[in-house]
Formats: sequence, C-alpha cells, structure tokens
Amino acid sequence: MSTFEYAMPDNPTILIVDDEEDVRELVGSNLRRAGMRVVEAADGLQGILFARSQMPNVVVLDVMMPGRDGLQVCAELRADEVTKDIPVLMLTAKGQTSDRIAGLERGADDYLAKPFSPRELVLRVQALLRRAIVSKEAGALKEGPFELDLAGVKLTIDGAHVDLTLLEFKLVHLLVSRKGAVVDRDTILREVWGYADNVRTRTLDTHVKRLREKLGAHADWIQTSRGFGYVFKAPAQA
Amino acid sequence: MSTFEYAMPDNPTILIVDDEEDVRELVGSNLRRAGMRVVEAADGLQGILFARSQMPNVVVLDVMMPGRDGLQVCAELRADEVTKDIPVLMLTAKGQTSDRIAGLERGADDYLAKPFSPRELVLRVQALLRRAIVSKEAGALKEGPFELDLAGVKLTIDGAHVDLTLLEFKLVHLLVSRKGAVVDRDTILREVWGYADNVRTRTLDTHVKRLREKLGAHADWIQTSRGFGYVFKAPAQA
DNA sequence: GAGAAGAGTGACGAACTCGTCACGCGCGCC
DNA sequence: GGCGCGCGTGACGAGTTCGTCACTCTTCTC
Repeated sequence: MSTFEYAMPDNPTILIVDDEEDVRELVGSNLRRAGMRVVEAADGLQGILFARSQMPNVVVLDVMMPGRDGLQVCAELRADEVTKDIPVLMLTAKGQTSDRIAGLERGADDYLAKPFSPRELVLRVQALLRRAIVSKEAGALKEGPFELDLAGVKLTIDGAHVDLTLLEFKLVHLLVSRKGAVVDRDTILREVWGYADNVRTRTLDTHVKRLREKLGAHADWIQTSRGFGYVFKAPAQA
Repeated sequence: MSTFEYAMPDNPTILIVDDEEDVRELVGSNLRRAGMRVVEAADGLQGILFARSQMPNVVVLDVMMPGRDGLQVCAELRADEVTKDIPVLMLTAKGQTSDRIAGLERGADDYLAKPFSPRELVLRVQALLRRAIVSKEAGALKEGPFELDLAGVKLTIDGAHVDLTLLEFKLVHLLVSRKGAVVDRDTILREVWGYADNVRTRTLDTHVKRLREKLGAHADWIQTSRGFGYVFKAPAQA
C-alpha cells in the first residue's frame, strides 16, 4: 500500500506564533524543508498583525505565551472578518483534554501536544492545506474531461469550449456536481427550473437531448436511469 | 471571553465505521445530540459502500477492524473520485505517534485516541464541518445588500431575488467582485463579452441601463466613471 | 409476445435576449 | 457660454432560447 499523495499549493505561507525561539526554529526549519514559506512572530500581538498583513495559509499557534495567549489570539483571529477563515493548529504542553476543548471551542482546527514529532507536525499542516485546496477549487469543477468554470458560466471538454445556454449550464452543473449519483427528475426540475414536485413536463427530456447534442462524442457521460432521472458518469467500456 | 460560535450545516450526515457496537452507540448518540444525522457501518467494506451512496459530510473511522482496517478504508476513499474529498476523522487505541502518522499519510484529516471525551469528539467533527462550510461559501459573493450565488447564477438584494439575464449576471458579478475599483470599458467588454480591445460599441451602455432598471432602488450602486468605465460602490449619503 | 409507460426526437412558435441606431442629456474643456 | 464628446434612453428587429406537441423508439412487466 503506497503512501497517499496530495498536491500542495505553491510555496504556502505558514505563520508560527511562539515566544520560544527554539520552538520557532524547530518548527520553522521542518516546514521550510517541506517546501513551505515560514513567517515567525514572537508574541501574540505580533502574530495577529502578521496574520492580517501576510494572510498566511495556516497559523501554527502556541497556547502558553506571556501577554496575549494562544486562546486569545485564536479568538481574535476568528472575530476578524479578514482572518476568520485561516486554519489554526495549536501547540500546547502535554495538556489535558480540557485544554484542547477550550481551543477547539475558540475556533482552532487542530491540536498538537509538545513534545511532538516534526513529521507529524508537517503532516498536520499539510492536512490543513489540503482543506484549503478543496476550498479554493469550489469555484471550479473538474470531472473526467469536463471542466466547469462557475464564475464564467463556461464548460470546456478536453480543453475545448462548449457553448451552452444558461439552462444547459445549470443542468450539466447539477449532474456533474453529483457525479456517479442518479439525480431524480423532480430534483432536477426543482433545482434547475424552480418547479414544484410532481410537475408533468417533457421539457427536461428536450433539454437533455439538446445538451447531449452539444456534448458530441461525450454525450454518453449523461446517462438515463429509466423511471428515476439522469446520472453523470464515465461511459462503460466496450 | 465568550466561546467561539460557528453556524453548522443543516442536519449534516456523519458516517461512523466501527466493528464495535458500543463505540458506534457512544459516538452516534453524542453526535445526534449535537444535531447531526448519523449513519453506522459495522465494517470497512460497508463503510465504503455507505460513503459512496450517502455522501456523508464527515466519516468517523476506527483503525482497528477485522477485514479491511481503517487505514485501508481511508486509502480507498481517497482513491475514489466520488469520495476523495470527504473529511475523515480516525479513532485509534492509545497508539503511538507512528500510527497517527500512517493515517495522516493516507489522507486522514484528524485523529482521536480512545478513550476520548465525547465533547472533544463532537468539537473535532464540528471543526471538520466548518472547513466544509468555508468550502461551500466560496461559490457566493456578498457586498452590501447584494448577494451573488455563482453556482445558481442568482442575485438577491436584501433577500429579494432579482431576475437577471446571463449577461446581466456576468456584468454585475464582475463589478461586485471588484467592489470599489473602477473597471474600465475595455476590461468589461473583454471579460463579459469576450471582445478585443478598442471595440466601438454602445451595447455596454444599454446593458448597464437595463441592469440599473432591474436593480430598482439600488441602481445607484453602479456608478459611472466618465471616460473610464463603471464602479460598484455604496452610494454617497445625501 | 403484447401492451403500457417512459424517454428520445423533430418541429413549431411565443417569448426573451441582445446589439444597434438615433436622439437627447450631461459633463468638461476652452 | 458654447461646443464637443461621452453617456443615457427608447425603440426596433434579428437571432436565440425555451416549452410544448405529437410521433417514434425502448424498456419493463405480465
């Protein structure tokens, strides 16, 4: 069984907030070795300022700090519209469950107790980065040869633009976003056309036909589930 | 300092995969009490089947199971296009760092060692759900009274739906996404209409007029910068 | 195999979308 | 203040989109 591999963002920025220089150095060098750009803040206030100005991809945040502690910093990041969505991984002494709960309640995404394996730290940061990737891709959808650009209301298949009407785009978007699952007729009519349930109409059939015509050789990615609805999935092999 | 609060998705679905019925019951009752819908699978294979058919919001997955263990299940979920993005939280016996590392390497998002606090479990599931919320919101844009749903190609103003043509939607989307910045005519024509630079046309003027008509009382959010283009910004006060 | 039901298909026409034109209004410069 | 230019406006018409209809084909059940 091979190790799972995700693509990483190019040179992600990680902000380390810890008053202990040796911890910053340990964490920093390991993250740099893993291909990340590291910014260091020596206290909570500096951490908040850097989070706002640098917009890092992940914040690694020590709980025990003089002045503003990690719990306070996390709460402030979450309360600020600019930084509220930045993933936060908290470092703590070999603390109790109650400490971890306090952090999670303040919006932390993950927790790691000192002393920790540098390898585990890197992997946890990478797991948080993966979630950010999924988030970034929400404005686009790629399945098989199909690529939907939601902002531009554009479909391309194997790199070639396919000219769709708005209704056709909504239809293929619904089916692609539920790839592999049969979407029943009432659901399609409700979500694409805004119809109530149990409406008798042939317009869906007509639009599926028109969409398939435009998909050309890839028409068979949209398959009929008789008596139920339609499903977007790869054609069976010959 | 008050506890941080995030909105939760309506009735999220959590899939629990564990061969021990008492663990499934403990985890399940706590998640249900927290407002979540719970699906249970008694072994790895059933877990994979349910993940595909139910598309849960989070999978809670035990490592130690006869037959297909949690590491294998996680790897298979990640290898499958349909389930690859579902967040996975792994449960293990009081294991070593090396076990956690193996799970993270196979694509798990989080880890919790038995015995665990039910409160901590709920919070960690909620943290994973929050990440899913951020992901869902990437397809929306909100500025002042304007809300654009990119996936649905829908504009609402102060909660009221505004019926736009595709071109009008693209136009308002471009302006809103650059809120406060003047977008010059050539840029608008290029990005919305696909025209080359220096095209002489009045169609933009006409469409801005039509869009303003549809915006009614909010027409003055779209302002003319004479000789340059248009800008989306809050109207000056009287 | 027969019949019923569901989906595919081609064609029609109403409604909508979009670009252009010509006139009028407003702004900025001399 | 006058003039020129840019933008607003109403109207027109070509082209497109969309829903419906009727016929045909396919699938499923008895």
